[in-house]
Amino acid sequence: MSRKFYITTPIYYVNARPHIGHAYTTIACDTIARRQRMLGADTFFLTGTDEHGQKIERAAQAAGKTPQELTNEVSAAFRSLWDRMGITYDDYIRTTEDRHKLRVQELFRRIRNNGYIYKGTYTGQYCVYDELYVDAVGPGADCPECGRPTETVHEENYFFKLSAFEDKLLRLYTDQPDFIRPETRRNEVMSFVRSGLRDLSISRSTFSWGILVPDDPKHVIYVWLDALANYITAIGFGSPDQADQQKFEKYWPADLQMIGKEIVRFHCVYWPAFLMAAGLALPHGIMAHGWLLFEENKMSKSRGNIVRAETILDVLGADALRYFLLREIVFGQDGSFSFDALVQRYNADLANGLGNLASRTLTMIARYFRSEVPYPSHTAARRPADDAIADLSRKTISECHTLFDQYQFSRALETAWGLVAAVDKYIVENEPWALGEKQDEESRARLGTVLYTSAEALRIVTALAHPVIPDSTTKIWAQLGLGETKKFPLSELKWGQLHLGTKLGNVQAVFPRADKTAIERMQKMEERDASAATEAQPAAGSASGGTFAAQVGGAPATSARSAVSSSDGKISIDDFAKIDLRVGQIRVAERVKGADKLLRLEVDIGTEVRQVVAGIAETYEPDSLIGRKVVIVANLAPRKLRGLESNGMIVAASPEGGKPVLCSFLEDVPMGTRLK
RNA sequence: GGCGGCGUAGCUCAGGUGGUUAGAGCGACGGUCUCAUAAUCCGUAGGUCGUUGGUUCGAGUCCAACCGCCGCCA
Repeated sequence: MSRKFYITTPIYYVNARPHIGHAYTTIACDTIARRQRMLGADTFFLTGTDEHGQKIERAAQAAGKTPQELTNEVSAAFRSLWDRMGITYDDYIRTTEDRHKLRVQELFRRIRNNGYIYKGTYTGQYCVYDELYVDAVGPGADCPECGRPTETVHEENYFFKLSAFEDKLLRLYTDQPDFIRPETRRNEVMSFVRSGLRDLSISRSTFSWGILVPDDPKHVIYVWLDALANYITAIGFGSPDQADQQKFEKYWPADLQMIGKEIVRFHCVYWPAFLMAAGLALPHGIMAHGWLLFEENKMSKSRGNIVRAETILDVLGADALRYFLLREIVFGQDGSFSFDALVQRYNADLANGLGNLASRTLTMIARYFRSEVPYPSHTAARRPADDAIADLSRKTISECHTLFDQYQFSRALETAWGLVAAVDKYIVENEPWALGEKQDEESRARLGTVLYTSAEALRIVTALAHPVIPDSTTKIWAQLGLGETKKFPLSELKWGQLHLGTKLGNVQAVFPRADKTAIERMQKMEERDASAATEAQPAAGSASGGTFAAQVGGAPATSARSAVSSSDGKISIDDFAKIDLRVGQIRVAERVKGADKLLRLEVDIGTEVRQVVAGIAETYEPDSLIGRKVVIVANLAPRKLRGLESNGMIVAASPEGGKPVLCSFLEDVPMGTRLK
């Protein structure tokens, strides 16, 4: 019996189409799963979609679809992206599948029978967006989480006795320090639990798009209980079928559950409590990664700065995206994505680095040894430099294993690429092309040794990198004349396994250099997609997700989305005339609750008074702004920020990394004056 | 407000339990080879290690305060 390894991604909520943020999580898990398989583990890799809840119900209604139609579409979009990216998931669970629904009900029964569920009444505010009861605020208040209006509800609900698990959870975090990683997330969770746990409402009766509570069909089960349960329902928990039960016995508990940092509480507090209440084993570890930011800002649909994975796949391929995300970002921390950095990494590390090393090494073996791996001399023609490469290879193998085991992808890759650099240097110093000119025996032996050493190091880097860049490493292995990379037993990787006389395959560039147009092409594709999306669904805001950020006046982030009229970036006078810039006077200014950077302003532009939400709270005190004359973009489409409609945008200078400064006039100008 | 974290070269980051001239990669600049994907290789770039105090023979590395950024507080 081989060791098993069960790994899960979060199941993605179908309120948004997949983007590279989702891809990031999935790629990390796929890399881990591929590596575990190479290490010989009986690996099970689960992903899927989370499809219930009021938010989906309403989004479907707005789109004139049934919830099932909507979720079918979006779930399929996720699945086809994973397929296109070659994600090696073993099962794809959807929470609207019967197998899931029945087993969630079984879980509910189990917890209820164990005495951890009771019926009670809840009166208070509810945030539909977050699917959350917000106790801290009164009627009419906005959600402290997302700033959207809350609704007052009176509900008879089922409650989960979360309060009973306070001590057990704290003991868990203490006894098993690796249960939550990285440590900063663990600290947060511990302080949260220490501050006391209240019982959790785990049913809803105000909407119906969910799983019915067993024996009480007026209620549906809380979406988080529903969603979290996927990790066990997918592998057979609660199924009457014998084979399913065996599967569950075999794979549960999960070895690693990967999540994003925004859902830490659900996975590190509620989830283990649910499992304890049901008498089930707990996962070995939960790892929370950071957010993928787009040029400094959180990527989210409402900000209009989403980058689709497809764009990158089309231009550079899946391996480029995989390598970039895992090499560039310190796993666990937030990371920044930009097309610039992507192409930079691709060219430097993949094209110039690994790709070029493969190319030069293999080409020379083809030329000087008729495509057969030469014999490395152990005698007269051997030099210390050859052994140095062998030693470094051994060291690289062991360090890479350690770092990958700790999910330190960026450092693991950095280490592996250190070997690439060393071999490049070794080749230059030993000048195989010069040796190839000579026919004497000594030179011949030397040449064989140098090329063997290079090819063998190349093989080792390729094997180590395979879980990260599976497509290209498979090609390189084929060119090296080796078998299936993914079946190579990684734990047995060592120096000297490349056999004398191995016949090379056809040598071909694996990572063609990306030229300057690559960035442009990707940006154009994103723009086209953005405008298509806008036309298709003008009211996309309703169910959009994510954190609103401070933008002066709430304009969409400057990003790949900003439209450019002509190819050289210049606009005509007519284009400029479309922008209605006017002088206005601030009448009212106040802070927006729950937002550090936003002010709500009422601006008099002569003909009317506009409400504008502006991200200038860091620079200006509200009172200091009253009566001040400012420039406003008067014909900007209205946009909601923190639940407040913003009608226009205040013009400000926004220095890179600095705080915005309002545009103003030295002379007095009447309100309503147009700028042109 | 409470708790926690971060602030090191243009950029992204390393720098266990304090100890020689503070490191790497990328970018930039200059040079080199020619097997290779105008790739490789070599050299250069001198950053008050957020600020100010303190502990110490000696502090990015410990302590305090402050400034800035961020996360969690259902």
